[in-house]
Amino acid sequence: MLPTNTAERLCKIYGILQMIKKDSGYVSSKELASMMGTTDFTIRKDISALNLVSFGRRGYHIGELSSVLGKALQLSRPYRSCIVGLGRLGSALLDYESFRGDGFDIVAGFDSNINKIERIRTQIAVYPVSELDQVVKNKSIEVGIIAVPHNSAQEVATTLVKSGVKGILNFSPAQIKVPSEVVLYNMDFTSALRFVVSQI
Amino acid sequence: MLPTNTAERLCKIYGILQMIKKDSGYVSSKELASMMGTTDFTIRKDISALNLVSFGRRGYHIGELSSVLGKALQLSRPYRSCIVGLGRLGSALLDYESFRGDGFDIVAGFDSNINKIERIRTQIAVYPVSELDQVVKNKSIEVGIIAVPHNSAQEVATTLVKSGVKGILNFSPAQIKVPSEVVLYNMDFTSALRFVVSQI
DNA sequence: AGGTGTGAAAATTTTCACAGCA
DNA sequence: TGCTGTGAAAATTTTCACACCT
Repeated sequence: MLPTNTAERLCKIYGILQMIKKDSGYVSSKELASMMGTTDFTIRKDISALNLVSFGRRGYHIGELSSVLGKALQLSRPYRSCIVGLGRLGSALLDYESFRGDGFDIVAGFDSNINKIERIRTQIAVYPVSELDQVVKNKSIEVGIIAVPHNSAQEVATTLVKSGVKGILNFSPAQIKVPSEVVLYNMDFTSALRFVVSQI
Repeated sequence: MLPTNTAERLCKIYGILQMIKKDSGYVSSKELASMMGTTDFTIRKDISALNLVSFGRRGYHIGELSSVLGKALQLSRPYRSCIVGLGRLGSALLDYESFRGDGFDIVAGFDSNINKIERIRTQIAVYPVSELDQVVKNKSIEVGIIAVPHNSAQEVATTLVKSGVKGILNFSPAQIKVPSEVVLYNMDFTSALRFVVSQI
């Protein structure tokens, strides 16, 4: 499997390719590097992990690179996802434009507050969190996005895992634990802000 | 300066310490490791970078470790911050509980839409983005949080830097560029979600 | 000329084993 | 005994130089 850092950078590259797809058909490692704040040889090394055929003096063909990357990162099909916790952050995510049409099918939202569920205006089906288990199974949801307060995050994660979710994106500041076969990625805003300050 | 990974982990540790401060006075490297999903020697190595005096057989004294970490990471004083872009995400961040009382002073919000500014109900002062430069200078804001759409992110970043901000937390999917002396940390939700899927 | 691919060197990060301390 | 601190080994990641392609 790809090294973690390489996979992370390739995801970024993939995102950039989607954005510049309309532009001219080729992009060089140097251009990508400057967009991402790395060096050209890092980009080449990362991409070389994909066993791509060489392209000569014009750089990478955007369409081809994009499709190879999509395959390598398993991004070529949409993933069925759900958001748990429809507070301010959760409902912002529910309608987050970038998820839409970007290979992520947000097919359900959950909240513990029944009143909130009735009030929410969105295209996406919303359920009480008590039905989490059942809906995840029925809809074959593969990815869970956690946006609940930190004191219920672990419980939600456990339920998601039990119901068959294979990946979790955790927006709560809680340090949740999942079995090693489940992929977990933390987006802890406070830690991130602390990191910024610590590097100043 | 601390290695990047170490600094990131120390920020996490600091966050955990804040959470468990009420509990018993000591915590071991093993306990921290299990909460963070690393190993005990990684924790010890990280902490040893801080030149702490040894504590013997009970582990680290939470209060003392917390204070040493606070100093090392420069988290012992509040940082004046602002949020640019008060869409769904931005306004969620504006009232994000965890920032409050956690060493971050969100002192201003900005949006380009005057109507939105008038509608927003918050304790924090909000301004049209045209006053960004001026307000950042007047209030000596040190950290900027970007939550605008990706097509205006670079412009906002440039203004923030010109106005004297030293660190930026970027929530937009744009790959923005800043001078090397300015700290930039990207929280790109779509990249994160892609990364989760790629590791499944 | 202007780009990629890659083996080898350098640098960094993680892991380990164990001395030392209360 | 139960934990930390740390030098040294191992593993990984980044950097570099340059062959090679069109």
